Amino acid sequence: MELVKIHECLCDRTRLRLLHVLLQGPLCVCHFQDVLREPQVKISKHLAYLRTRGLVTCSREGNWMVYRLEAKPTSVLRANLACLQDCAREEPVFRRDLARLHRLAPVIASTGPCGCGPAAC
Amino acid sequence: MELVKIHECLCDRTRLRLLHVLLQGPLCVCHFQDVLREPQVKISKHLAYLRTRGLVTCSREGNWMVYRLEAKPTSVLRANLACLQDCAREEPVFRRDLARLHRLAPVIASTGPCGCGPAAC
DNA sequence: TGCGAATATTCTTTAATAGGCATATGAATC
DNA sequence: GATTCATATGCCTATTAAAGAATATTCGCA
Repeated sequence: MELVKIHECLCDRTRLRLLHVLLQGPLCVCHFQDVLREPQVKISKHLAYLRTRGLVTCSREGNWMVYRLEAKPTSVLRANLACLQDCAREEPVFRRDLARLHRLAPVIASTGPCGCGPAAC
Repeated sequence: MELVKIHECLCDRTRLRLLHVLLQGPLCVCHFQDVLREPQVKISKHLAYLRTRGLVTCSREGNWMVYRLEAKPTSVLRANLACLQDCAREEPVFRRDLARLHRLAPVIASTGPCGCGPAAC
């Protein structure tokens, strides 16, 4: 994928936050809602955006849709995600997301990223 | 500057190219025209865009405006520019720009980045 | 002071984007 | 089969952005 295309994906705050959280591991939409504190539509649409552009994939687990980073990213994408992870350290929005994600960890650990049991995904 | 803001600057092909070329050193608008092969308005506007957001600075040298990368970039900006330089290697557009820039090198060497003499800038 | 060269700005059109609301889909459960 | 939960999509609006044409500015020089 072209470099510009990647940056088009990265030039929206919500998408940056989604990708940043996904760097920690797969997650379902409802957990994204908890972590980002943003409405379902917003999250769902941006995930769809990222999916159609090949940055993330998703799989259905019962009622839940689990999103994860593309398994075989291009080197360019990989570089940019690494850069994101690095830069995000400095900004409160991202740190807050991570804090909420970690607070959610016990739940995720017991239910899996999709609430469907620890082994399922 | 916020990470999103940086990415907003990077999500346009022309601006990516401008920054990528600037990583090689300062340059004036007319040389940018030669290197990118894009109309003056387009280049001038995008440079203004980058200037107002603090990614580049400029100084007048006679009739010429010499643009250069911000001298004291934030660590986040620095990381992203490094990433750009890295990724650009893989894409023909950027390589072509560099090729034309280097073909221009003798001119720049004899006139300076602004055509105003080698020592002036 | 008037002209030409390099660059910037204004204006307009066109296209893309995000966001929200309402609604649709799809799976699970009763 | 109806309901419910999780998620996706369609439609609408408001905002933003890019590009080009034309014009303005700023400087150097005759």
